[in-house]
Amino acid sequence: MTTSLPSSTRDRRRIRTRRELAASAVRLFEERGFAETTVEDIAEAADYSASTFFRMFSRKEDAAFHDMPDRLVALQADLDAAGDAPLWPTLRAALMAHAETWEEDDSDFAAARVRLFHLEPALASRYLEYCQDYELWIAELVTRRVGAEPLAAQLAGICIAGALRSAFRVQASSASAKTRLSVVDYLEDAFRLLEAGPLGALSGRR
Amino acid sequence: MTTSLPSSTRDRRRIRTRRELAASAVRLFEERGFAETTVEDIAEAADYSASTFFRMFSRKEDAAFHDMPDRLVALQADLDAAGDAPLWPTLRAALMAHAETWEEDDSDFAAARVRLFHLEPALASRYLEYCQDYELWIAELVTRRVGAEPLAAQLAGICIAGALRSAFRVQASSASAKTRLSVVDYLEDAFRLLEAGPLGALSGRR
DNA sequence: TCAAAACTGAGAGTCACTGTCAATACGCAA
DNA sequence: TTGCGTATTGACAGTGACTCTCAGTTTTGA
Repeated sequence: MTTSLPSSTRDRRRIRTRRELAASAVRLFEERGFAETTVEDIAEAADYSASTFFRMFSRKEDAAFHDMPDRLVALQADLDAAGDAPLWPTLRAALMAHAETWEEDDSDFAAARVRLFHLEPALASRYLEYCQDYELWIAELVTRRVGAEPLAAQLAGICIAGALRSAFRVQASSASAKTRLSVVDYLEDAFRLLEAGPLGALSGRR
Repeated sequence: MTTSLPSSTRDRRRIRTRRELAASAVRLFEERGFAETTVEDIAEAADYSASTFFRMFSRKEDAAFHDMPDRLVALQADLDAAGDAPLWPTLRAALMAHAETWEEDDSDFAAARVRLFHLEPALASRYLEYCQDYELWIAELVTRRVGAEPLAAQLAGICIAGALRSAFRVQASSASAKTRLSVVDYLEDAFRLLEAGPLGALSGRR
């Protein structure tokens, strides 16, 4: 997974501010709920003003998604690096690697976020928008690389991004820590199901 | 497609109010944009107060989706009516019939809505939430009817609802009226692609 | 026809979000 | 190091979505 280092002091400062606000937001959202947390609260808890919050994020929900735009950029870079290799294996591998990076760094923070994405309606809604970005990105990729028809490309994008989404969704809802697997394990299964045809489940076959 | 008739005068009155507000909202959203239309404007244009608007819809965006909850209920009724017939053919037919009802009644209103769902970010976001309701409904159905594993059921829900969504998406983006097909045609193609395996597009096969 | 229940509009209040402005901090050249 | 131009910050005011409450009216069921 490629990550570009921020250049100037100002850029680094900006990243740090975003991360601090994000941490403060996720913590407060978990403690007292999304609606019960004001932007003022978030900003103050991280020693910033509300003005600064809105300079960093365009909406209150976005604080919980501070690294999402970067993640898609990193994914694009990985795909570019693979050059002209067959598309599906490349994409599959890139998405697996991408899912692995979710839990690295601060795994508590990551887990809290996934919980929130599935529990807080306002965050769930924003989450779906980001998932749509993945769908459209994949559709565009498929169009460009193999010249698929619009409908086929869109559907492929939805299904592949859907594999990722279903993996996170099932992991978030598997309550007991004993049966709980890593997202990567679920994703591997999801990709296998997709390759075998996702309608297989409907005819009762395993 | 089964539609239950509202019983009391109050229920019918309520439906009428909702429809009037919805029509007024969609018209204004198209004329001057979502952000440039206030709830006050919508209510006044339909001769109601803002209070009444919020009694009918919990959010400003919801006015453009006034019949969505009913649509899912109707779909459920269709599925129930089919009894124990094989799941996929039944579901497929029900969704095709469901898509057909989209354009009936007022086709201008329907077309305007689809345009808005794809152009206005706030409405696009809400639209995705409703699509997720379809995903979850299908997943639940698959679980109950064929006892699929959670991951397989979720993925099937996402892919099948995704076929519907991709059909609407592609139809909305096909600019010229000449090449533009009905949603039903696109949906038929999407289901075919799903049955053949949605990853087919990635290996360049047609 | 009457009482209970639901519906309605009005008004006040909170908070997300936008835009502006002056003060400050920083990056860079001399 | 000093000074200049630029970016960043917080304070402030304003709009509009949304919530809640209350009083007046309409509808429902007996």
